[in-house]
Amino acid sequence: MRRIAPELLDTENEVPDEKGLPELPNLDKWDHIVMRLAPFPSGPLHIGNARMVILNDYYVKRYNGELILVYDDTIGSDIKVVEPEAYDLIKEGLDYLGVNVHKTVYKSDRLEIFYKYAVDLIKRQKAYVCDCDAEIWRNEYKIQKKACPCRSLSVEENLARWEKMLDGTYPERGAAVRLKTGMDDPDPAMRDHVILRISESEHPRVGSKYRVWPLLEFSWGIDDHELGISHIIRGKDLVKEGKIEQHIWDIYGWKHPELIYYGRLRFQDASLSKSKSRQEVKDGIYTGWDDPRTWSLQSLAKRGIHPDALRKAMLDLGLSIVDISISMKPVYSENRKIRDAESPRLFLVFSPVWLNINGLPDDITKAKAPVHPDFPDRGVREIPLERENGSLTLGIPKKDFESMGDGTLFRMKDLANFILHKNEPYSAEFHSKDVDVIREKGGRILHWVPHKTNVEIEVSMVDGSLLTGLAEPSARSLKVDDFVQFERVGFGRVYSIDEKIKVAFAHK
RNA sequence: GCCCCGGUAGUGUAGUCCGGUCCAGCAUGAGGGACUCUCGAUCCCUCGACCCGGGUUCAAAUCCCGGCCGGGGCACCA
Repeated sequence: MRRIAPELLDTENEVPDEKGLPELPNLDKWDHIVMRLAPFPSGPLHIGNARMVILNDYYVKRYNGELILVYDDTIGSDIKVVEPEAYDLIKEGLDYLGVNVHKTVYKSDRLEIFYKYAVDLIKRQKAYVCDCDAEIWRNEYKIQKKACPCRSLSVEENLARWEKMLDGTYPERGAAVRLKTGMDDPDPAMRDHVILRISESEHPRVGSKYRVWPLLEFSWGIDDHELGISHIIRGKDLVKEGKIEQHIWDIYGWKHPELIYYGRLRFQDASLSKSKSRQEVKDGIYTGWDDPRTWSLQSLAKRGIHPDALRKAMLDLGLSIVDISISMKPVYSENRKIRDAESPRLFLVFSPVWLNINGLPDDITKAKAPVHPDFPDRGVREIPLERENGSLTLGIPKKDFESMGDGTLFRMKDLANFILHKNEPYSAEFHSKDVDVIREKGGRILHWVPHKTNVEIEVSMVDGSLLTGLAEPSARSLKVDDFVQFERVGFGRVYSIDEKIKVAFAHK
């Protein structure tokens, strides 16, 4: 073999790994790869969060590691509120994406751990309880790089204050624990950050059991170690938090998990706002958390966006820390690649213009169109041409009707060629049967729908609007979850069939 | 004001760490064509980029300096 055709061996050797993404750093430092997904449960995962999820899941699978789902459900703030239903919605999104979670952890179950470390840090004089007013602290101390009086308090006094935080002596905002990262740090963002504070808000899972809650940088400084996380892939909005985490790891001499940041994702053709979505869902303006305008994973699933299409598109973005502005088009392109072959074709006409058909030979009683043009063996759809009171009426899209002049030759696909007559009542005069005529003379080929036997279909568009279209009779055999292509219109998924067939539009 | 990060075709990405094989690869997009009874799919062609200026070097997208531009942080949010 090597002697006869060595070039074959060579190409074989060069093909192997098409891994688009780089290796994770410092793999040799870790016995096994442990990563985590840390969503804040304020709503379902949307397409913007998909990057975080897919990246982590990808690497865990690549290295046969472990993936921990950590609901980052600390108390949040007035604007960032834990939404009870979000826990399940998030899980649902992960299932859709095919993410395999090995363990699930709730931050809100771990307060005692954080308390233990808080006390320890106070005892080590690495943290202190500060009762300064936040604004005063910022202006008088942080900006001036000066230590506030609380910073030099004794361990005993700090511990006493800590107890007062826990027992309710201090009101909300009355005191907070600060980590001594250094008041002289050149970066103002790094000066003695608050790591625990008081909140009396009710928590959906643990109620009012706790009134002192950790901040993200502290809870993760502890938990990334406690949970044995080896690699952290997160948005670059968290780099400051990463630095504070490292500070904590150094206090305890813990091994540093590898930190990898990716840039912010903006969508050119979608505006993402979880808080706006929540409002609109609550107000009933959106149909629910699967409304296309939420861009939730649920909404993509409803539209028949295959998870692999999303996954591919997200992985193609790589791991760059640069902020990027992307389009949904690559996702749609991938989805088409995956689903085109399976999608049966149908005619669907929005706002039809009805034409009286004249001169069609009587022996033409039905049209036959392929279920899928690339797979003739899947058979044909039959569209019966039933006369009403002796005359036949067919509908064509208004858009096409309006853009064609009187006397235009056109073809109704899989039926015949006609001359358009635009004087009322609108009609079409049979011209010829053969498609080659159109090919020779030019003229557009339209989809169309019969007046008598059509099927009403409600299509929910990406912008939230609902359009009613009329489809050919074979639409009656559609089932929920079918992904179809309406010729010249676009792809969509049947999501419900009751009195109406309902389709969520996916893309062109 | 102070800190940090980054700038490759319209968009996204590979290459940048360890300078040459990069007159820069890929995807998507756009334009054109072939084929197809869809505005889908498939096939072919074309368009189009290393932020700027210096420096180092035989050689720089890759290293150094300066500038410009962009993003982010400076919350008792995540």
